[in-house]
Amino acid sequence: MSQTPPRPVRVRFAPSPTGYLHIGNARAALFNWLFARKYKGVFILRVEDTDQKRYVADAEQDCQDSLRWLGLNWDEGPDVGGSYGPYRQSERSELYRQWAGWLLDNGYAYRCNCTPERLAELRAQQEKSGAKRGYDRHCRDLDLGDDIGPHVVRFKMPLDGETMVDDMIRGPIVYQNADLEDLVLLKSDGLPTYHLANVVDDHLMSISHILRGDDWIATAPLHVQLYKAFGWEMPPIAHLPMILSPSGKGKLSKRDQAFEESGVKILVQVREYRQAGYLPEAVINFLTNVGWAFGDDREIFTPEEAMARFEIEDINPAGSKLPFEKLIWLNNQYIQMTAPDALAEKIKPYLEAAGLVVDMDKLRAITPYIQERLKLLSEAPEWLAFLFKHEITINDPKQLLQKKMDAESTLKALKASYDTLKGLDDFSHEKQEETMRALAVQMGLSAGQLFGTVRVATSGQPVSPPLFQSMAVLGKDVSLKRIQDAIRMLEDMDD
RNA sequence: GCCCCCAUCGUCUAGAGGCCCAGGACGUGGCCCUCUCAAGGCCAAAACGGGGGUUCGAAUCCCCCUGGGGGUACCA
Repeated sequence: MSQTPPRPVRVRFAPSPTGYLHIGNARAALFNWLFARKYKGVFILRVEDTDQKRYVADAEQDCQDSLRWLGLNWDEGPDVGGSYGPYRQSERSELYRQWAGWLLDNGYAYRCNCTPERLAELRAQQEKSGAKRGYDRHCRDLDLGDDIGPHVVRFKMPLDGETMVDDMIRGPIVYQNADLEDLVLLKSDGLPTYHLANVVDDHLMSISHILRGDDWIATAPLHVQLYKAFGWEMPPIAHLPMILSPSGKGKLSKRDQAFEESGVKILVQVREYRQAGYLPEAVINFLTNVGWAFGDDREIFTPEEAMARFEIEDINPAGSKLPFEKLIWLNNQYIQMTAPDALAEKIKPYLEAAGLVVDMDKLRAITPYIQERLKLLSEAPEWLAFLFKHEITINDPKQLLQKKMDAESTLKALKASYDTLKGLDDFSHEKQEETMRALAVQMGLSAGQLFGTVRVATSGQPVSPPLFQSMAVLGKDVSLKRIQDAIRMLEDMDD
């Protein structure tokens, strides 16, 4: 248990709109959000759109949609405003130019007009000769004059001494300044790199704690030095562990789209989880337990319960692969916990997407019986299409045959079922089951044999929701008609 | 190559010197239940990467090695 932070908590999630919201970024957002909510702080969405080359037009919208879907609402951001705006870096470029100028004026940075060609050549040489890589500081002490053409602004990294990054999760990390580089702060297009923008914004927006991806750890000393140069106090910082690819090769964020790995679908974008039929509550619960653990041996909990226990210091520094099989299990658990009528509403769009015309009364009636069977909402059509289609098709009459049964005995069973069911005034599943069980006994068939063939006859599938509940929803007329059709089919086959 | 981070069952994790011949969950196997498929119940197999220290005592602390990961861009 750690103490309440000394100052008002203001944390930010700062995605770059270069692609749709990535599940790894979503987890970073989640941890920030959990922390902000726990301490009654402010959760800020800041769009880091300073990379014009990789900009994707609808990425920002997708990011917002995905965060909202997950329930990670922000208090300040490009759409909702706030008193520290603007929240889109492209709208703050004048600010970065000013602060870059300040660094220049005060001797903390320098202009560099090395061409991309020279830089590429330099790199090639370094690689060939095995020398240390990175910019050779060619322009650092040059007097370039006023008219130097396209140029960047680089940070003047101290040449000796050391820089310490005090990570909340890992403790102090010490770098030798001699190993560090003079990285670019302002690009030749006048826009800042992450390094400059991030430090300027975090300070100007009064960010109290920085929670960001592990991949920033290597450039953290630059950020420390920038704060120092500006004379600003650096907020406590924590680097969140990476989400690794299940293939065991690299970080997951190198992949930008769903792929399959030994039979398991690996989803990468948050929107893919939504499409696949995961419940946002399940995804949140799942993500919370990767890199951090609820403790108490509990696997299922609400965000509020997680907040009560969440501490940055408890985050596991090791990277992890997403345990997808656990997510599927969790999703089913959440589906089971959902109130049936509410679940029916959630299922509906997936049925419609499959081209079915949904009768809500039927759907509500059957939902309680597929709840424990449904792993993903997107599987609903497989389970329920037969209820909403006028016609079902049985491709091969042999599918009607159950184990140890031939066409003749199946025909007999179907005819007897037909007569039995037809005689029922009460078509409730209880009544059906009672009489059909008696019929099975009477015919010397197992329940599995008799019910199985009726199942295929009425649903067209060997696997379906419970038979009598299904027929009750289907209605007596339709059920009987389908059995009748199956009987004809068998008779035709039997020539 | 150089710098940095990390290391408990297949996977996600609990464990902050004795409570651990290491606990939970998913997955896997078996049994039970059962109209199919599920769900549910019970049981089982399954891990402290290796080597040195420190200590009465190490999964827990230190060092080395190995392995994995990140960075090395006018991308974030």
